[in-house]
Amino acid sequence: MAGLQPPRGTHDLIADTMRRHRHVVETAARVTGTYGFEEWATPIFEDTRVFSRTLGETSDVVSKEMYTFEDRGGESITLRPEGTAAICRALVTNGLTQTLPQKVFYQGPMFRYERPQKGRFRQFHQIGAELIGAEGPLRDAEIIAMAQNVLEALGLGDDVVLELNTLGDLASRAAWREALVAYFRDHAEALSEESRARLESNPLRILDSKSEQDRRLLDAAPEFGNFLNEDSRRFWDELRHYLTAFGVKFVENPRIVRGLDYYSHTAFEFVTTKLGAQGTVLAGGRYEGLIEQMGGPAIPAIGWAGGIERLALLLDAPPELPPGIAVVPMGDSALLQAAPIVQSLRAAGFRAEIETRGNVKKRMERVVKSGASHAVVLGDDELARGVVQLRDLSAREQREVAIPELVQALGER
RNA sequence: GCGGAUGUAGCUCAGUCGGUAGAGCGCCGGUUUGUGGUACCGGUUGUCGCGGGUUCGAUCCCCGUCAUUCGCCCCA
Repeated sequence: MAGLQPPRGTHDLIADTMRRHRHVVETAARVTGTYGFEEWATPIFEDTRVFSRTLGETSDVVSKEMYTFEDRGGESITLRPEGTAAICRALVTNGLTQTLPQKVFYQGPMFRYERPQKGRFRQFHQIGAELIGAEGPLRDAEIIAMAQNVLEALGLGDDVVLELNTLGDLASRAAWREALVAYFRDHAEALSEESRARLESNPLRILDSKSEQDRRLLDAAPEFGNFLNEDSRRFWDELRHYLTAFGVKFVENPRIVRGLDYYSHTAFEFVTTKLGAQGTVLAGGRYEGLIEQMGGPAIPAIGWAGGIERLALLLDAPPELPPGIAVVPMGDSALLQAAPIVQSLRAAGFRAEIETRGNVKKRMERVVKSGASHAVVLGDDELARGVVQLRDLSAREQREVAIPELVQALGER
């Protein structure tokens, strides 16, 4: 089996890595629970149309990053590249469009065929939340506050900054887009090669360009603020007021543009400078047409997703395991006696293990290294008298305890 | 998909101006199978990422490939 490796961009989650991962998930589930959210799990693969229709044919995710294959029945199947579209599909499939709002938390693997880097993988994991049936900007602000709470609960409140933008409604954005394309067309020779290609596929992306020459053009480009219609402007103003009411600090960043087509109005990212080029740790926005595209009614929604690997990388120390109890039998007859003793400890809810290898000194060394809080030492003398030595490993104190009283004695510590 | 760097024991790394490898840590055992992480003694570990080429001979040079990593694109 030598030489076998996990596929490129995938990784095993083991021991403290898994503990970090689970800590992120459990924290997010707990915090979103305080907002009334409940976890859903949808399949990790879906009919390809769930994604291709909704994310935008020209988005990078759809055009070059999807794991798509034909199954044995000839259906086109795609490993989910993100969670929102699948949650909306599930909402419609399960007839939940009549019982709104739905407050959904989800977590699990996502798949994108990308070049891996630190904090970027082909199979990665996300936590996410969707509030489906979000009547107005109050809800957007609340859901962003919830994201902020999750990050704070993970101890990352000081590591991230919330960047906020509005994409306006469809009419505003269409008008602006038209003006923008016209402007860039006039200056096409001055654009970078990449941005010239984006002019056709995804012109809003040019705003995000890191190229010097593009930046110079951007100063004189049509500003979105001038294209916001009255409804969009009001939404944007109210959003910012509500965010302040929820105690959320933010920085306005007009260059935040979502890569996926379904967003409108609110767009936001929590970013960090600690992960190199992968600075976005959690991001989301409002979407108003997606559920209709899935065959349901037009229902506005707001949601976000966070990268578990990226969040886990930012945690300073992995959460620790609770200390256990080590049962250390000495001699063969003690080994037999150790079985019912260790079982009684487990039945009482303790993490308990039998340590049998090596001489007594080695056993004790291993027990201490394992992080156990107590050792239960069983020798022939004691067993003959129905007692064990209960040793508190941090206090280095030992006392004799009758076997039936062991669980109670440990409970007292 | 594009460009750069890296790849030697479980981990961190050294090394050979080309003669098939080493140190620390870890791990295992011992120092009277009845007691503690720091002591002492001993031991273990490698297709030197993989494939091919040059060479009497390659871990070292060349090519390819895979993986990791940094940046671009894009994104969580």
